[in-house]
Amino acid sequence: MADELDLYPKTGRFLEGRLRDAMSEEEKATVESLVEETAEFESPEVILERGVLCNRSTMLIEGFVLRTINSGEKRYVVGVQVPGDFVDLHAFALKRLDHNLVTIGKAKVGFTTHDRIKDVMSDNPHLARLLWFSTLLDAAIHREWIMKLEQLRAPKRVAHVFCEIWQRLDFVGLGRDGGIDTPLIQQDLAEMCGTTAIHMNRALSQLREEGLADFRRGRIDVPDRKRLEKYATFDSTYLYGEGVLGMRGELSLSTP
Amino acid sequence: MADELDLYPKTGRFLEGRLRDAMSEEEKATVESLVEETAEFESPEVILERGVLCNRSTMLIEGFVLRTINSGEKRYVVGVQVPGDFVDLHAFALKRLDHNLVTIGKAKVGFTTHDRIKDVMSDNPHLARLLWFSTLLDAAIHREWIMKLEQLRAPKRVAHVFCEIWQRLDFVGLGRDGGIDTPLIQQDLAEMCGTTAIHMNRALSQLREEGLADFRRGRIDVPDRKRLEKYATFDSTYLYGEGVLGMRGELSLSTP
DNA sequence: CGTTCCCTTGAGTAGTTTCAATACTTGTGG
DNA sequence: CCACAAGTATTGAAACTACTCAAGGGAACG
Repeated sequence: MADELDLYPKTGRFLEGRLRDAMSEEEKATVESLVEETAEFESPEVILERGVLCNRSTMLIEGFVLRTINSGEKRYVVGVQVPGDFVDLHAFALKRLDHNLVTIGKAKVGFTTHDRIKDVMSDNPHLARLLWFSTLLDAAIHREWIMKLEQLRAPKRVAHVFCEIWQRLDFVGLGRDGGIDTPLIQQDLAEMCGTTAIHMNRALSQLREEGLADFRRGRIDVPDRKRLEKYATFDSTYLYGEGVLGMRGELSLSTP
Repeated sequence: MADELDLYPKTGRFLEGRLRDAMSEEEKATVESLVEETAEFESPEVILERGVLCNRSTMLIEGFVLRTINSGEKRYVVGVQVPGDFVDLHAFALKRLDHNLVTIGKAKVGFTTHDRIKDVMSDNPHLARLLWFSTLLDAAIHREWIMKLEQLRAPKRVAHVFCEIWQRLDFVGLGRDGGIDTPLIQQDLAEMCGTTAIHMNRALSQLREEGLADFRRGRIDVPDRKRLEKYATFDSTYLYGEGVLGMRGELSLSTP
């Protein structure tokens, strides 16, 4: 993992833990070369706004990004992205997004033009398929969010969010024993779970009282991960991690 | 529209109202040729089950299909598809789906092998991009569902579902004045909106009392469409209809 | 003409929102 | 170093929304 970041400092986390092994070194180099310019953000800033025409896409290198939609004075979070995510690759085909991309906390991103992606589409169908795959991962996560919003109440919803982010950070080597560190605040969690910040606070208190998870200003400590996952009915298959759905055998070209 | 179905009986509705105009006649013919075998279903049947390895994709020709996820004895609906939708095109890149595809009512579908799609990926980058686009439409719809689950209560949720399905049926020429006809039952609507069937029934009663929409065994009558859309805070831009986000000018190759 | 599926209604309980008020934390300037 | 401000987190009480359990009504199909 450290090797990947040495070799590919800007895109070394892309699809790590998922289908990165299906990429040849040449393809990894191609992806790395796609990202020309980088930018760093402090505190909440809008990377890309809903409806704005756009001809480049963004690789998240460090930090967190939220997908948000505003409606009637309020903001709703419809997705969260972690390092290694090609956060608006779908803008290549959509041209204008239906949602906003906003950073929270410090973040570092890289940009690539759609012209360069277009070249990849023409020259390397295998890599094109992997790029497509990465956008479909987001869709799979969206579906799980829908399901969990339908199924769970606030305490389990936020517990599920914790489990998902932890697993995704694990994929890219950013996990930590006993929990995770995020730039999230309770208001963000509320907007992800479709509740008010006040109710989210009570939900978090409940998780704390029951010894499931302790959220304190972005730092999430979990005494017993398995227990939290069971509580949240978290099943990671929808994240298409290596081996989970037999993905590795399907698209893999080379073994590490 | 009728012309499209005469020329392309199995895929004439694909991307109709969205980017179908961006396809050349040759590309439309290519898509039509992708679908070799067709099948018809009566009443609820599973087209594709979560986790099952699969090497073909499904075009919905007639009828409705639900995307469902089962968890703890219950079923949750995370998406609905209408004629013209390439319902599991994403299985081409994912290989196994994270959800089930089930028909409701009568449905007719066409199948295409992933080998054939692979050829398109290599031979026609422009068409590949349109196929990609169509899977991203689903993701955009997922995001709107998340947002509406977070934002709205049961009566407005189901009103929003009505508005969306109506708009999507309009795209493919299946709208009707004063409402729509679907094979949906109240239980399905409940599973889409994350409520119980009993509560959905009360929500529907409320819409009926307020003269917003009258749901009766799949038939939905709406006295005033604009009023319903306003009530549900329905904004169709996320469906990427022609012209709405200036799509037509962006990817279009020919004008009709 | 009865079974089955679908829809409807009532009453009590649990979960969530709103409004209002109070603390804690962090960073900034005096 | 302290005081203050801004952002973040916490608590209480009343009103609303949704769920569960239980029972009954209606339409379609054989």
